[in-house]
Amino acid sequence: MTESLQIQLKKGVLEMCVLALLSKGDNYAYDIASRMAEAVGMGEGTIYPLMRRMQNDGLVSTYLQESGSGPPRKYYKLTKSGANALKSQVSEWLVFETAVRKILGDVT
Amino acid sequence: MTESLQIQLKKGVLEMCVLALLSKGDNYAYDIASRMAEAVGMGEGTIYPLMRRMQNDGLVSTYLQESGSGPPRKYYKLTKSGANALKSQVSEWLVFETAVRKILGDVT
DNA sequence: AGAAGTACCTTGCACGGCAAGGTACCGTGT
DNA sequence: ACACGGTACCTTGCCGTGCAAGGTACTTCT
Repeated sequence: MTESLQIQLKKGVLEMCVLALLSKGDNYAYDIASRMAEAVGMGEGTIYPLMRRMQNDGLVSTYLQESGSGPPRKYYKLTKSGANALKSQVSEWLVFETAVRKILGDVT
Repeated sequence: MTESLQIQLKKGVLEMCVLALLSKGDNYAYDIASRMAEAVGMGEGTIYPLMRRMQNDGLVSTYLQESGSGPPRKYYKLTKSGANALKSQVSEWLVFETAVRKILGDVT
């Protein structure tokens, strides 16, 4: 039960969020970074290593597409295994969130 | 608004939880570690550096107390500034949690 | 005496987020 | 024609932190 996934949650939140965004439609790193920057204050320098890692892990695949406003965009698309990862990470997150809330208790 | 605190949240969760535990009564590291290990899978090796950091930051103070079952226990006690830190970290956490939930959206 | 449990702490590793810097392409203004 | 600002890509180097593993010391139980 005390899987390493559980332990990795703190690091895994960003990955999970990116997976969640991609589950709603293909997207490219720069736009993902902008959304995440607004939402949770993620820096742009974070996204590219993250995306590469996810690609290496087989969670996403990529394709290029012209944009007409700058260099061609590299779109990322969820793979099946990415979708599975999303599902399991979300449930891990919920467990974690619950545990934290329990610890916080009436402090909140 | 995009304070570094926001960014630090992922690292700050453990600290916040420890502060929350201490807000319910003084405690010693070994016991805190046990509770946290059960709750969120924290390792024992994590707690001691963390407690020292918190002490350096003035969030906690310490006193020794004999235990009759092993070496004397080093109890930690929340300082005023620790209580303030707890309050602000909890509100940061709630913001973060909300942001994540928003991103997850109907994926959940 | 030895083992097991409590409680303290340190060291070395690995990973990931960040700031800063760098490249290249495009449209608009002068 | 040229410079500028925006879009979009990516890399490098640093630092913090969580972890596993190892180490010390005291007490109780067998």
